Amino acid sequence: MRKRKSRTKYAILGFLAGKPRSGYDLKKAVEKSVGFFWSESYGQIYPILSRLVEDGMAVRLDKDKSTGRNRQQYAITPSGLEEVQNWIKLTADYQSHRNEMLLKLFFGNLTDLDTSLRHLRDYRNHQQQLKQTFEGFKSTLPQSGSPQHTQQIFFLATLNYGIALTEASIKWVDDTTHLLNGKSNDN
Amino acid sequence: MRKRKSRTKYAILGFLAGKPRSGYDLKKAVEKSVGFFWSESYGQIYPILSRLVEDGMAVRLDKDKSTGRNRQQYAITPSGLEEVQNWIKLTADYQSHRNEMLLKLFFGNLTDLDTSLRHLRDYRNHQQQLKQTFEGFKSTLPQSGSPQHTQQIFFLATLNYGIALTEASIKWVDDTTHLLNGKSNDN
DNA sequence: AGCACCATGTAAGTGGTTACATGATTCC
DNA sequence: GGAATCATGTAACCACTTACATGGTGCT
Repeated sequence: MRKRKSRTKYAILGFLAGKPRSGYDLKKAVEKSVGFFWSESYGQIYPILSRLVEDGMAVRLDKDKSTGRNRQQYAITPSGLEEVQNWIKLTADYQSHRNEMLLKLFFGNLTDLDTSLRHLRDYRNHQQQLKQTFEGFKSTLPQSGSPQHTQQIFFLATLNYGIALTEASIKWVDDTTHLLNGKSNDN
Repeated sequence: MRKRKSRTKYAILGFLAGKPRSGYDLKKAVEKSVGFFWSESYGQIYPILSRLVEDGMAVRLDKDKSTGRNRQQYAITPSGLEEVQNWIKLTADYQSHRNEMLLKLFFGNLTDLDTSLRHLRDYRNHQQQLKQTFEGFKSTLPQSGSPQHTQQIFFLATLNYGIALTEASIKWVDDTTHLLNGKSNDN
């Protein structure tokens, strides 16, 4: 008995629970909302949408003739909704992620100091840019107390995660730069 | 022209650069040092070790007869060392990682508040445990100024990363728990 | 004797990306 | 007319994990 660990199915169902969408919409929606901690490719989305229909968890909607575009919308079914909800209640697994930058830094004794410092600098720039993206998103969110508040609060929570972690990364880069430069700060 | 993105090869070479090791040793060494941000499986290690020998980047050492154990040690060659060093100098790529916990939190409107709060609690416990592991490692490191200092400083840097990020995660959990409970803290 | 661990290796499977094919629509 | 984007789909590939097979060694 081998358990499937693909969470693409649940990501799709979760987005369909919001409103009916096409495969193309799903990809865009993932990118624009959870893009910084999740991604999906068409190579996964389209086959899985078909499988969801087979399994009765989604249905194909009639094509909208008002637009000439050849798009196929999918809607979630009660059985599909139940499936995501059950998945959400299961404890998430915390798989550790590979971090190539850290590996290169770890091998710092195989290279010159400038290279390690450059990796830190590049990483800092990247984190800084990410942080600004999150803050940009956050500034577009409606104020607390507004009608959409309950739906948006979870988005806000994930944005806060992004901001908190990028800030910590930036601080770590600065500390580590000093550490490598020999300016000990009693760390 | 398709470029290979396997970094297992470089991880192996990086460890062999320290000292000759067997496939078994490599797995253990990875787990015990960079285990929290890197992993390798035997299914990768053994075939790649053979390939490295074919490519002249590693050599098989004569078996040590002093121990009866049937182990094959591998040593890096100058060409192998050059290969890792070149790789280290290349800019790391920052692929975004999937975070299942955040996805479940993002879909919080599909479940009850208690489930979301439980995810936060579980995540906090996990991060707390990780943090303690890093701190444990850190406490075994020799003091700065000691002979091994230059080799260990990069290990220290990665441990500091682990500590900084877990601390930030824990703080975020606490803030987010308050946020979801409606105790706004002007976030 | 029996168990835990050392040690190597491989086949099959998994989850996912990439590259490509195809064609319609919108906008300049 | 032509570029950008919308839109769907699939075949090939990729990096990696899991499960399994096999046998040696050290210790009690």
